Amino acid sequence: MKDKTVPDSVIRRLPLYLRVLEELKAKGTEIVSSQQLEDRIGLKATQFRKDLTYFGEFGVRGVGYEVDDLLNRLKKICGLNEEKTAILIGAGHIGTALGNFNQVNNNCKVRIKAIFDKDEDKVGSTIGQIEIQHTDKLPQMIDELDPQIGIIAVPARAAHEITDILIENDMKVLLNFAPVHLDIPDDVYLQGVDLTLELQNLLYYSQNVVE
Amino acid sequence: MKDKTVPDSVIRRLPLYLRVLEELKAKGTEIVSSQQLEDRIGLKATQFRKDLTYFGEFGVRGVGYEVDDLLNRLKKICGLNEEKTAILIGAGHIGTALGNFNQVNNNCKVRIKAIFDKDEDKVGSTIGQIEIQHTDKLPQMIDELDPQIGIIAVPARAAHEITDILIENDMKVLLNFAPVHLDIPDDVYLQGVDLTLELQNLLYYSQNVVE
DNA sequence: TAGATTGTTAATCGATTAACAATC
DNA sequence: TAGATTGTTAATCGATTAACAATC
Repeated sequence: MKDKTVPDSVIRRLPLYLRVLEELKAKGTEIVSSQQLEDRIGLKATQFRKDLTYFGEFGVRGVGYEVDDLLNRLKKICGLNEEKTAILIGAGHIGTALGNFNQVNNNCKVRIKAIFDKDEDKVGSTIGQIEIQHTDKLPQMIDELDPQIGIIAVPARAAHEITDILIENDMKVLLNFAPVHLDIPDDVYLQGVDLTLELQNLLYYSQNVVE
Repeated sequence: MKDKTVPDSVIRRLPLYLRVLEELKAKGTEIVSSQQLEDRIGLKATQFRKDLTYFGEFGVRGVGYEVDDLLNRLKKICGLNEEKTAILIGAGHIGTALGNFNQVNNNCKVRIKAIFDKDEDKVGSTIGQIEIQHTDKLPQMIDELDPQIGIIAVPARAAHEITDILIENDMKVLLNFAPVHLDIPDDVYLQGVDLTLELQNLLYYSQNVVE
């Protein structure tokens, strides 16, 4: 099931499709056409159909897509049909937000099961229901929980060290919030979310107003 | 100074270049070649040079780039040479993290000057040094502060309403953290950061491990 | 059958990368 | 001058979109 044939850009759109399909299902819509999806998603109908071709056939020509069926099949493809275990390193502002957010947001399927911080003062207190543990316990806890996903929310200077620990302990899927470029082996998937860059990017547009 | 000729992809890389140049400056490096930057940024030297061509000539052939000069000129191009005023709507988990983060992170240049929430219980309390005001005060405060950037961190269901208010009050640059697609006029620049999508995207890779 | 909408191929568009002439 | 590295053009690559045959 390892499709390196499917482009990243396609993968990133799948959760978007799922979100809209969930909405339609909630409204009781049973059949939907790619054209109807176009407006709701803000993407071309053609793109939606093209994206689906990477995974098989999902619709009925002349009719459209059965919402519930499409939803279930796409969920499975995305891995959204079952919960995956994540650990969070760093209990600062962003880490805290993510931890709380994760407890609330039930349909996300990424379940944070442990939170770590280097600060002794934070160790022992909780975010959501989860007690913060010392970073020293990382290897031990990874072994215990066997988490699929590691979320890095430590300051930039600590990010390399933490990443090394995660990789040494065989973690393969990482989400990095630290504002640094991390070098990783080929068999690890790293996704970056850089809030500082997002904010800075706005500056350009606020001085060069769009068209 | 409105260059719709410069591709979005290039703009998004500029803050990345700045970050590395700042590091080099701090280390006392005076001259740097595109080749040396390649490893530090994780992008091709050619791409760096190509990106710069949209804005002029910055280096000396056979020598390289003068770090301080390049830094200053790029900062100006990005709008990073002066502070811009932002307002934040929504004081939930993400809003709180952003607010706190913004007070700490001085070199970001996006300065949150006001925070709003609809919840009467939150109104009056503070994030960082900033007092939370009721959403009703938005039009009045926009008029007073004349902010360039609006940050939307409200729940999905409230995002459309807030966005309409911001646009009605002439705001042109928006950052949206709510997990919804927002339809906006052509003359508004909207950038989306969707943490749920980022997390969900990881699920695919955690079941289809990379190569 | 006529109308509709999919799945897929082909055309277009844009972004990245390689190559190299210009020049310090 | 020889060596180095830029700025820029041309080639490549990949992603989006248009078009249409397949088919319900």
